[in-house]
Amino acid sequence: MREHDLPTRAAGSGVPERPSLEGLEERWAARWEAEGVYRFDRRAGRAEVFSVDTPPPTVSGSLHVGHVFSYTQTDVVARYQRMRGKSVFYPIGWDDNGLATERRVQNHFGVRCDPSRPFDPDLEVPERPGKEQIPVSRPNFVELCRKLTVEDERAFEELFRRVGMSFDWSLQYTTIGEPARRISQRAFLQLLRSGHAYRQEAPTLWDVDFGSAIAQAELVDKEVPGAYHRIRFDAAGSGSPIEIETTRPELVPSCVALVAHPEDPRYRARFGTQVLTPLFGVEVPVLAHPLADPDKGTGIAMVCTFGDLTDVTWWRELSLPTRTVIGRAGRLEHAPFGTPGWECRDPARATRHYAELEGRTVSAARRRIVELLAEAGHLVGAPRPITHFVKFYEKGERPLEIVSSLQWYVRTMSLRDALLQAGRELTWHPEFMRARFESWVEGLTGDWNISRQRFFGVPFPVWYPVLDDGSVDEEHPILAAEDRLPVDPSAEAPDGFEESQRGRPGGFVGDPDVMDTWATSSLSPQIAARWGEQGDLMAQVFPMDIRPQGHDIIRTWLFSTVTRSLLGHGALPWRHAAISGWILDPDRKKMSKSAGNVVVPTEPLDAYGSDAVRYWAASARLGVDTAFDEQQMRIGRRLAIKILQATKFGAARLEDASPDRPAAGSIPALTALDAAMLARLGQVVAEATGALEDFEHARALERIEQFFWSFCDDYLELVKGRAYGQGPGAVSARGALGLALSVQLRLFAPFLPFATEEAWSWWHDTSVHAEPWPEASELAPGDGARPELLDALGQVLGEVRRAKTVAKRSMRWPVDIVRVEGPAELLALVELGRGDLGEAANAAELELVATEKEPSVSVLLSGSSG
RNA sequence: GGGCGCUUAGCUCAGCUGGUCAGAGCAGCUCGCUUACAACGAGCAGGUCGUCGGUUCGAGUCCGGCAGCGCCCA
Repeated sequence: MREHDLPTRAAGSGVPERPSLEGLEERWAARWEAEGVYRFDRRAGRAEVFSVDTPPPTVSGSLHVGHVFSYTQTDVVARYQRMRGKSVFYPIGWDDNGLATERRVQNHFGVRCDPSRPFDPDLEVPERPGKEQIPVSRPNFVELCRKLTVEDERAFEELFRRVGMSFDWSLQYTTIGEPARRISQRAFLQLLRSGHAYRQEAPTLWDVDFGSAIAQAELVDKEVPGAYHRIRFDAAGSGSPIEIETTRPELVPSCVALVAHPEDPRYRARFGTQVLTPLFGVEVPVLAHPLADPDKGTGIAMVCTFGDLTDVTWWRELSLPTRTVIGRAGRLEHAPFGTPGWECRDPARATRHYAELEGRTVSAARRRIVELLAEAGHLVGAPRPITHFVKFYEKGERPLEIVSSLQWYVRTMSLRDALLQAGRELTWHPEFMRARFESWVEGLTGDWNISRQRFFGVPFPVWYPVLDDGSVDEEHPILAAEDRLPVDPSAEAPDGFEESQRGRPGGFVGDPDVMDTWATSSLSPQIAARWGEQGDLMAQVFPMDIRPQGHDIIRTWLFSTVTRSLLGHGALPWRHAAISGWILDPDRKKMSKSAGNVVVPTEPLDAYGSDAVRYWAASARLGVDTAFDEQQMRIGRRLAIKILQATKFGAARLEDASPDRPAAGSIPALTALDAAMLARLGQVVAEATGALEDFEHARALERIEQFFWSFCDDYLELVKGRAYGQGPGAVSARGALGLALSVQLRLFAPFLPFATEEAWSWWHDTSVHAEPWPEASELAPGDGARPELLDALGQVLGEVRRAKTVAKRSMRWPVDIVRVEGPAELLALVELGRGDLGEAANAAELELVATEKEPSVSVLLSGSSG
């Protein structure tokens, strides 16, 4: 039976005897999907659309409570906008391409990719990975990656459904899927044609273990032990020797200059003179550059090809030659001393020394050259151990090398001003996160390298001609035709060629690299909106309304998406950036796999339920790092149960009320108390709405919750007697109850979608999530309403409770007299609620005494002498 | 080195444009099965709002210095 065919229930009759949270997730998630509650409406105009550029989680990472945390915050906003009448474009994607998946596949199946091998259609991998990694072809490797990511995606989907994410699941995408590859390649070709992408041989940050280039955005500084080696360079002509200090003595053979600060009096006289590198006798100049730090070491540095990024700067700005010694494998390669570019005093001696180093790894070469330098008398003193910061790939375990290689780049340096301007036009939540973006853009040192020498990624849709002499013409790439996209140039021939011509003179070779994972995920808006492929979907949702994401990837994902959007569309990709905080463990330490403090989300979900976990997540403001807090989840659980209970009380009394929402003005003979409560609730609606408009979901939740507790503690107690009775007072009570519950369920719906839907279903046939967000105008009971009446009566009732508690009596204990003393104004208010107050307090008499003094309440309990 | 954020009851945190803002929940203590709620409810107690100085009739709330913690960039 479809949901639509369910028999219409009599209002109020659906209230269960024992409301419970158990099983709500499964039941309602399935119904929402079946009914398409969260389906995007393709007919809506852009003004009626609210579009979300949802972060595609890296599926090969394990499930983490952080996923629940930040995605819930976005879901609250999306649900709110949906109830506001927007058609919400809320896709979900999976970021499966990239290194994380490759590593996982290597470990999971015990394989490694060997691109030189042919595809094996019958490849079988063992159940358990063996000790030796099995080499597999690139197509086989990619197939294994897909196999694994499909499983991972299923686990993520299950989690997100369980947590109640209101994604439109029909809009799913993956960053390696065919549409993503096609769109990424098309966008790349567009950049190429517009001159915003180019290929160049340049110094490249290189991870030896991963065998790939990496980008500036993927750099991290790590503090590692090292040692200063003081090394003596003799003057080439007359003059005293110069001593330098370096942590990388193995780079002495690649030395191209010494550099000191222009103002440094120790070296000013030496600028322009030549010195000889020790062991190798290469003449190198002594030069001046402001980046040389006079306080570091001896104040003069050795410039190599390339020891660090400063070497690259000096190399570029001082037009220095290159003498490459470190290769992509992280070993010292052949250095032809004595040939052009490697001129030296005594080639035989240099070659003899270098033979001791050639073929060694960087660290082995370092140990050996220290010995050689010492033997030759060029090492001054003993190496001095230090700890210093060295650049690493964020996922790597060995310091990066800088090698020269051919890579694709996207121009970002020339875009800096436009990027800064874009950062100012974007609305940041919280505002201060803009500074992260600006300081990153201001600190950019080079264009964005988008080539990765990896396998599981989007290939560049490009081939290169092989010339008649067998060399590759890197300068004249053959671009794929757009209607052929996506292409895999390693498996397909370009138009006009046969596959048999691959690698042959007169033939072609495919670009061997794949795109950086950020180069594809930076297109998440275009991929989700099927840029250029689904008619006007792009126009309907782009630029998007909101990009939610963590602050740790401002420099990567946010930066790259803005860049691509500016270059490809000349516009910001979104209006708002909502930056969520990080999840910390209960001791406020960052959760990380290596620290072993990661909480698997299924644990708290099992223990407290989805609404409870959502409550914790939604209680945190944007941008604020938040500790995993089970206490907060307990509160959320209690709140969810309370919502069921309060609704049970109210809905069970609505037999004679319409399931339709009556506006406050249409409830006959509304009593002063009921009108006051509705007026107060109207204020809450206004505040919550304002907060949500500003993406302040935590504030909205707090206001709604605060009202709800006083509603339960005070209003429900005050109105109980009347609600059980008959007559006009009962009609007012039931009307107000029904309206107030309807409004509050709708207010809570974005935060606690399961409990509210359950409670709503007891007297409605619709989904609360498809209902309109409450308007304060629904609650305007007319001009006479006195919202402060609810507070006044609540306070008096509180005094009665206090008296009973102090006297250790039960709350039903009868009261002889409640005496309220205070100004006439207050007494008039209390008078308005006389009947309800007497009932709730179980008081025989209510005495109101006018006084100029501070208001006070005294309670005379039955049977007591005072 | 430059920048950002945080520092409020034992704990986790609210306190928006300065004047019932000194708050909430939890923990603690004391009670209570009352026809929505005992995997609950009621009540009590709890802090000179990091520190020094300034602006103001008045400052957790604005400005400046300092300290601690966290982070971003170089």
